[in-house]
Amino acid sequence: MDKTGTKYWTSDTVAADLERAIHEHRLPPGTKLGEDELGEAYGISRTIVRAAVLSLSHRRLVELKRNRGAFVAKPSVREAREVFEARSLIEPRTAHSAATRMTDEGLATLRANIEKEHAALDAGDNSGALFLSGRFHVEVARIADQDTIEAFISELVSRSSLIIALYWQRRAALCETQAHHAMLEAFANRDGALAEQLMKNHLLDLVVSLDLRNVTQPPASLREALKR
Amino acid sequence: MDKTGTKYWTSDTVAADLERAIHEHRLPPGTKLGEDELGEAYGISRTIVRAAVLSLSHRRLVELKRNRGAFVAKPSVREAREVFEARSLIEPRTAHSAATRMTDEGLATLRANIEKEHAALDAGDNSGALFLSGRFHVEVARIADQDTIEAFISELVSRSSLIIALYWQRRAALCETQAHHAMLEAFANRDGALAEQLMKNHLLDLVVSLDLRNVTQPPASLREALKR
DNA sequence: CGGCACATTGTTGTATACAATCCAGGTTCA
DNA sequence: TGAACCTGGATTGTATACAACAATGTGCCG
Repeated sequence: MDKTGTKYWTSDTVAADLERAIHEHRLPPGTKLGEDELGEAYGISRTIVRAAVLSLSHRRLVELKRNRGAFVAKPSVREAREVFEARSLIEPRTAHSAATRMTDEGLATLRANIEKEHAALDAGDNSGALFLSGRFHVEVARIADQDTIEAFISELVSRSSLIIALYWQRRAALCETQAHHAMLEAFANRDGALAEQLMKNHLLDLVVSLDLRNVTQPPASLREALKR
Repeated sequence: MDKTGTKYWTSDTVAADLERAIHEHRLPPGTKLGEDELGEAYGISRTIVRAAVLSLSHRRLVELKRNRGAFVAKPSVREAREVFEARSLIEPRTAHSAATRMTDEGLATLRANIEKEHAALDAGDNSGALFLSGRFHVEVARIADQDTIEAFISELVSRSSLIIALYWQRRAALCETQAHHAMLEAFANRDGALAEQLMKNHLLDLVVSLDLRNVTQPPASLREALKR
C-alpha cells in the first residue's frame, strides 16, 4: 500500500480515507491499525495518524485499547440492534423533512447517486456500491438541511457498514437500489408521508436481513467458554 | 488556575474536565483555549491537551481554527434551532422507552439527581444546577438502556448548555426542576405516553425561553457590516 | 515434561524540538 | 495622512526521541 501521490495529508483527510476504506470493507472489523504502519503508508508521522485514529474512535468506527493500539471496531449484536433502532428513530422523520424541502438540485443528486450505485453493481464493484448505498441516506439528511442530524446519520451509516460486514446473511444486494428508487419517486412527488413510510420499511428490511442471534458473538473470555 | 493534585490526567479526563467547565459556563463561548496555557494549568504537555481539545471539537463544543487555535464554540442561531429540533426528535421517544424499562434503581438515580439540582439552586450554585439539569436528560437515556442514543443526547445536552449561555433570556430557572419533577412521577408510574408528552413539552418550553431571532448573530465579516 | 519467572522486542504514550503560520506594531514611501 | 509592507514575537503544526507498557519467547526449576 503506497499512497505517495502529490497529495498533502492532514488528520482529517487521513481519517476520511480510512473511513471510506472501512466503509467499503477493505479494512474489515478487527483489523489492527498500527501507527507506524499507517504512517508509512501515507508518508506521514505517527502524530497525524494518531489524530486521525482518535477521530474515528469518536465515531465508534475504531476501538482504542490503551497500550494495545487501534482496531477497526467489531460492533456487538447489542450495538448492532441499537444502531438500527437509532436509525429507525431518526431517519424516517428526516426523510419526511427532506421530501417537503426537496429541490430539483437535490433530486438530481439523489438520482445521480442511485445511478452510480447501479453502475458499481453492474461493474461488480460491491465495495463501491455499499459505500454509495450508505451515501444515499446521508444525502437525504443533507437535503433535509439539518447539519446536526446529518452528522448523526453519517455516523450511524458508517457503523451500519461494520455491522453488515459482521452479520449480513442474505446475498441479495439488489433490493437496496430498489428501495432507494422507490424513495426517489416519493421525493419527486414531495410526498413526505410516503417517503417516511418507505424509509421506515427500508430500515426494517435491512435489519431482518441481518443475523442478529446472539450466538456467534462473544468470542471474548475463552477461559469461560472452555470450562469443562 | 492550578490543578496540581495527585491526579494523573489523560486526554479523556482532561476532555471531561473541560467539558464540565464549558457546561457550567466557567468557560464561556468564544474563550480561547491556548495549548500552552492549558498544559500548564493541568501540569501536562501540549500533546495531551491537543488530543483532549480534538475530542471536544468532535462533539462541537470546541471550534478548531487552523493555525489559530481552539475556541469554545459559539453556536449560531441556526445551529441552536437544529440542536433542539434533534432533541425534540430523539428525547421524547427515549423517555417513553425509559418509562417502560424503569427500575427502582433508575428511579432512585433520577430522584437523587433532582434533589442535588434543588440543593445547588438553594445554595446559589447556578453552574452546578445547570450541569445537573442536563445530566437528568442523559440519565433518562441511560435508563432507556441505549448507549448509542445516550451518546447523542449527551452531546446535544452539552451543546444546549452553550446555546443557553448565548441565547437565554428568561431568568426563571425553577421551571426546570418543576418539569423534571413531573417527569419523575410519570416514570414512577411507568407511564410511557405521559413521560413522552412531558418531555416534548419540556423541550418546547426550553426553546421558547431562548431568544432565537437571527438579529444579534453574525458579528462575522466586519468589513461587510461596515460598508457605507 | 510442564509451568513459572524473566528478558527481549516491538508498539504505544508522552514530552519536546523545530518548522510553519499568523498577528501586531512600526516603518517607509507615495 | 494613510496605506502597504516588512519584521518580531507568539502560537500552532509536525516530526522525532525517549519512556512505559504489553506480548512473546527462553530457560530454569520442580
